[in-house]
Amino acid sequence: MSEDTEQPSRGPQLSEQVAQRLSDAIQAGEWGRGARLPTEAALGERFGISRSVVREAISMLRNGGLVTSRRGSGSFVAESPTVSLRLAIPDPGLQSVVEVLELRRPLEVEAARLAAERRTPSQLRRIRNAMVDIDEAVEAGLSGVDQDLAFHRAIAEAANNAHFTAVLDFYNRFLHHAIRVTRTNESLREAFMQQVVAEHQAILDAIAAGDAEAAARAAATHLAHAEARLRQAPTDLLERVEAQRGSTSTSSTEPTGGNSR
Amino acid sequence: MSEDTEQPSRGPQLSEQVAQRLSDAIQAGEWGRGARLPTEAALGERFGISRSVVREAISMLRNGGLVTSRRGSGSFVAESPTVSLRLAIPDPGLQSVVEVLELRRPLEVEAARLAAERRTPSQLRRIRNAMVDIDEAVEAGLSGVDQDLAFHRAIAEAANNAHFTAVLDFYNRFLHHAIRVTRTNESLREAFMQQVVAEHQAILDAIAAGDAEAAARAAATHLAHAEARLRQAPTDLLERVEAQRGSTSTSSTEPTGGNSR
DNA sequence: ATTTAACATCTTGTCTGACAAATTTAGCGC
DNA sequence: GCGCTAAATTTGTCAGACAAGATGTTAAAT
Repeated sequence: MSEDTEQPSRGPQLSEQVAQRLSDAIQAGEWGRGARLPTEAALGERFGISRSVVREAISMLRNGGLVTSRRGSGSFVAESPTVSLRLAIPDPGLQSVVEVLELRRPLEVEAARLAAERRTPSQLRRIRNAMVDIDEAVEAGLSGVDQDLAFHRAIAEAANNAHFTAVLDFYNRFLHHAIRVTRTNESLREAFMQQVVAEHQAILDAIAAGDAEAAARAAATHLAHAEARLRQAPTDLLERVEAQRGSTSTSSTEPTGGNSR
Repeated sequence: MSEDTEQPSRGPQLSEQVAQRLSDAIQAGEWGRGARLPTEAALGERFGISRSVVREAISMLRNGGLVTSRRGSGSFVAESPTVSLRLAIPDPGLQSVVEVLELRRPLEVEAARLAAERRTPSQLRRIRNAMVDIDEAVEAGLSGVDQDLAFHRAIAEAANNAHFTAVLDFYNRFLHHAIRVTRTNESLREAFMQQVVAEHQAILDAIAAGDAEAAARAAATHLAHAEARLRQAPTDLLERVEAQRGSTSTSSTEPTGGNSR
């Protein structure tokens, strides 16, 4: 008789406990995919808590991609639950950037290899266009960083495996936040640009020829050189994000982020 | 003087809008890292909403890793904001698993290479122990899957780059959810086990010897063979997660058509 | 009988007010 | 200044109410 409610042991965060227990229950299959779970009131009674806490708990699960809620209808177990990878953005430093590049390199190399094997004509065209865009941007006096990223993304897309684009986008977001490249050092750019263009061309040629190993080698070379360039001039390329720490006055000037590929 | 509150345009979800605007404000640097943001009451007045909505919005940001809240103190912008990668777990099918393995392979290969270069003595010892654990588990009649994963994880750890362990763990979670390895087919295991042990031994030897290229080659071989083994006997290794759909009420849902590839 | 429209009911979203718990701040004695 | 206590502040939780949509039922119309 007294076991109507599952006693909530008081602890660090009540709503967190409830979210955990709900998550466990879903994981255990108490409610299958897409099934509607009990109303907030019912859950509140079951766990012996108020509706507020139930709502916060469900909100957590919702943000975790485990449930979805429809107003007037109810909350439902998500059709496709998700796993998530979270990456803290530390105080930007050369070390963390290098570690990420270390991981990204084999991915881009493999993407180039797969792209050489699988690229469709239209995907090949898109890679070519991206290369042209880099030239145009550079000649227009822009940094061309965005176009450079687009070039690499086009290659990843041509690998025809969505996970490559997802992971590479993920780490590009990290790099975008972690690095602030100063207005591109003109002399640096001049010196590097020819080399970068040549390396890009080599990758493109290999992919166009369908030569997987050559594409992989070209990509490996390009990325190794890019990392070397980054290591070589770190003080010019890395800048602490201290504007974030300052006051509210810093107007939203977004210094064109990027790296030196 | 009607501009005291930023008019909330009604839309899909009020709390979501507020969360978005708060996120934007933080992103724009209105409050720097670690700074305390206004009280819930103040934010409610600012946005012209009630405290409930403010709380839900902050809850979203908190679950997104953008803010942290301390009872009695306030809510603060997180010291280290995060970027997140989410991966939906689809109806398990061979295709999605193969795509993930395709991405995991170059990572594990690179991890083996780095491990050969950087492993500490204790890390090498841990890899050895993991290999012994596999044998013991198999001899004890277990599947040894967990121990196999631990072996690969030990290698990733020996690479001394936290991103490798993070990403590989991430995809292992995906695989763990997407695949249901049936009670290991004994005959299959018997046939494969010797080969697997030999391949593991090759990786370990190369890492122990500090031969990076040999380690990479051994890992590549191992993973290629593993994928081949998976392709070869997919029906034995893949199993639909249909227990999830069963229990409560499976009315009005498509009958989960066969995704045979 | 089938379709359509109005209605009642249910569920989540939001509002309001209150109290509890924990932290921060202020005050006070010394 | 330092240590202690008390008050003020702030998030966490509770309770009740209404609004906004969605669902299901009933009645009307053809």
